[in-house]
Amino acid sequence: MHAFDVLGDPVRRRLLELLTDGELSSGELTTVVREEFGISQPAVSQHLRVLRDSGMTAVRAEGTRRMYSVNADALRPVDDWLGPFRRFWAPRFAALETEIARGGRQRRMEGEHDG
Amino acid sequence: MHAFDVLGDPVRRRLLELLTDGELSSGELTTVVREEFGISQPAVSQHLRVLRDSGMTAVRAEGTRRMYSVNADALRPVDDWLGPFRRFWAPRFAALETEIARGGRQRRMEGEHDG
DNA sequence: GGATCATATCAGCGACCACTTATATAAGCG
DNA sequence: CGCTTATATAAGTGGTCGCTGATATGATCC
Repeated sequence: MHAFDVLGDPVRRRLLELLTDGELSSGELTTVVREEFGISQPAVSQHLRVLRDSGMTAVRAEGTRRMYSVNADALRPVDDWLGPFRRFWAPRFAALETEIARGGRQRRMEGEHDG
Repeated sequence: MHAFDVLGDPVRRRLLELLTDGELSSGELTTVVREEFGISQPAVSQHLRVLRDSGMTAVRAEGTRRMYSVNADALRPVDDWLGPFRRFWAPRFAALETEIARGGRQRRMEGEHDG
């Protein structure tokens, strides 16, 4: 499933939003989202599965709980796709922004693997 | 239709990509996309409709041709949604990027009613 | 004014996705 | 061990979206 399809669903977007503040268990995510969207526990679980499969979340077992965290790397392609459109928003700063983004990315990559 | 749903379709993403270089007619867009995706003219036209309806493109009539251009403002919400996740990519530069983005936006707005 | 080109709309259909209910897995606890 | 809690999976279903083929709209050209 393409990253944009994953983000196409409002429940999944909300789940990712909730995770920006840090780890949350499946149960905690479910409680919030169930209330906000009026859907069942399995429905939420299935959304979490999509997020896992697409690499947008990482999961850690803690006893019987599953602690979810966001893996923002999987959102990169989305951000990258938007790149060419940024010049329409703030033409004068586009180049500088790109420069900075690229610099940040290179730094991370240097630490991870060859680039 | 939510912006993310609009971008969820690969044909529509491609159409927007093609428009980053400037105006193109419906026919030109159709030719490219038909070949790349193997879909019919009505299919492309329907995608263009979605892009119009969502405000992501503007259209200008030139004789019998419809000249499409990108209206990147409609992509803003998508970019904004990604905001909170940027800190995961390049934590050190996030603040600066935000600063620049904000500055750019303000400058544009000032420029529109002032100088 | 009729033929033709460019584009959009209509009607109908198939595929896929998100949902539900029911159930499985598996850890914790007495 | 059984009971409960936490979470995931399975099976089935309805709605929606994107597609096609046919057709409408409307400008252009002779």
